Amino acid sequence: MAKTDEKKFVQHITPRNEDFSQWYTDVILQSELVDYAPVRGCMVVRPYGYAIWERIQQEMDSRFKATGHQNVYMPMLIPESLLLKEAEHVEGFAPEVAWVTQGGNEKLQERLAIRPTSETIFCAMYSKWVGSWRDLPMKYNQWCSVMRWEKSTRPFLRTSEFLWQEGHTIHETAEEAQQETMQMLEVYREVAEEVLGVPVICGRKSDKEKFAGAQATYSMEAMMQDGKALQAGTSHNFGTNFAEAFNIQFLSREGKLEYVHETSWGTTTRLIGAIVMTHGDERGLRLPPRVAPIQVVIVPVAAHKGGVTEVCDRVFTELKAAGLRVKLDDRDTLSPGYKFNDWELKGVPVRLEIGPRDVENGVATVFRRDTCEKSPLPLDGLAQSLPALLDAIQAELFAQAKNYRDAHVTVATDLAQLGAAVETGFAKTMWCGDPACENAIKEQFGATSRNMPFDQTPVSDHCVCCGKPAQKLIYFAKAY
RNA sequence: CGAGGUGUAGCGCAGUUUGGUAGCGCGUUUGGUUCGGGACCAAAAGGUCGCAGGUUCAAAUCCUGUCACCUCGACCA
Repeated sequence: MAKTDEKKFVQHITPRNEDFSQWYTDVILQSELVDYAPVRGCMVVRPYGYAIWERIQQEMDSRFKATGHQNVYMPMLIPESLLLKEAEHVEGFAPEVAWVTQGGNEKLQERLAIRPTSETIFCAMYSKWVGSWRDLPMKYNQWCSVMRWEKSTRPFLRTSEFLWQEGHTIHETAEEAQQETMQMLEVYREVAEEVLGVPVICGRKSDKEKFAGAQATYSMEAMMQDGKALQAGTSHNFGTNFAEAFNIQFLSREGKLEYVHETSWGTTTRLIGAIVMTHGDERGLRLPPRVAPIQVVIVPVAAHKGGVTEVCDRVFTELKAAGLRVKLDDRDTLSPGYKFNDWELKGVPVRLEIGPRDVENGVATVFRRDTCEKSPLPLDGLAQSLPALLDAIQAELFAQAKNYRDAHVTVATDLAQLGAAVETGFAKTMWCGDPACENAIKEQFGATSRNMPFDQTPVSDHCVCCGKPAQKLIYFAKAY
């Protein structure tokens, strides 16, 4: 088992440690996940990138269904009057809403917002659909795109239009709504960690960072390889804020008119950016097997020589029948070396090289993308040995990411330590609860509070900023 | 919205200072030889130099305006 020589593969990507930002751009463009669109701030998600999104959708959607949610579709346009109903919500989103002011040749009486999020329209419908406690809960989700007129954009991380899912639910009691909020955050954590291999820290957002109009916002935060935080998913408990603004009432078991308790939760194509920046290396993407559109690629070597094509075809058929996502790279104009680099760039977890030598020995030369090691594996029984290998790769990528993350979380008990910590990763620290301290830290270090994790084991007794008695354990980091 | 940068062949760039036949690499097409880490030979196709105006015998090059995109900040998933 030999690690392949770093010098043998041809370098077209900016090294990570030289310019992480440029590395990211190089990788997503060259691996053909995405391309720039002829519209400002928008991206085109290419087939390979979209296939990853479809994998994420499948994993998410099956869990939504399993927890009793149904999919719906709401219109993309929201009348201004509807958007204005919840004061905090409007204030939060107003600066980044795109408006439709004209239809055909006629100026509209009321301008229409292109949805930045759909709370308002869900609320309008819920108020119409709910009458009795027997109608509750209503647990709906929609897959769609939304538009936010961002000042500066990066593919996947922040674009004017992006794909996402938004769940919106209404409940009879506060307890039930809180339970839903937590449940969906847990679904997100599970997909992030177990499918995408991205370790996350789950916790509650500070008031300063919470969603516009929410009573409480919870998030999962991932650390990228440059030490910056990426908010990878959010789950909100609205309490009755929106219900009161939109008059969503029901007759309770006691025959009284009451407001519903509401939640919403979302994840986006940003998760693809998280995968790239968590696992990627000098050669490009490294995709965890569970999210990889292609898990195993077969590269024939000297396909014209005796038996090679036949063996490749046979292995392809067997693996496909075994339920693996497998591809046979039979492009006949490219050299094996080119294909090796190409599939490494695209992050395919396992490559099988099959040439005359392998055919003779009854093996395939197996390349693991996570470790870049090659070793022979018997052709007989690949359908059994490969799934085990894929599981090992899945586990290895998560372990590598988690080790990296943990190694870059630093306990900080004063501002100097915090300042140093957020240069390389997350600062784990104590906070008095005063937004003034958050503002001061942002001002001085460019770092924001990420969340207050559920495990609140204290690391000191005083606020990292003002020194007053600490209330909460909290993470600070520079964020995407 | 502030600061910077870039627009020349599908992609990446040179040429602009000092105006004078539109260039290079990769890719593409065709034929052949190759194939165990980005193969080689031969031939070929491919351009209103972002757009609009101006100066000039002559503009990719100088002047004025304009548009688009990228990067970094402030705002956000």
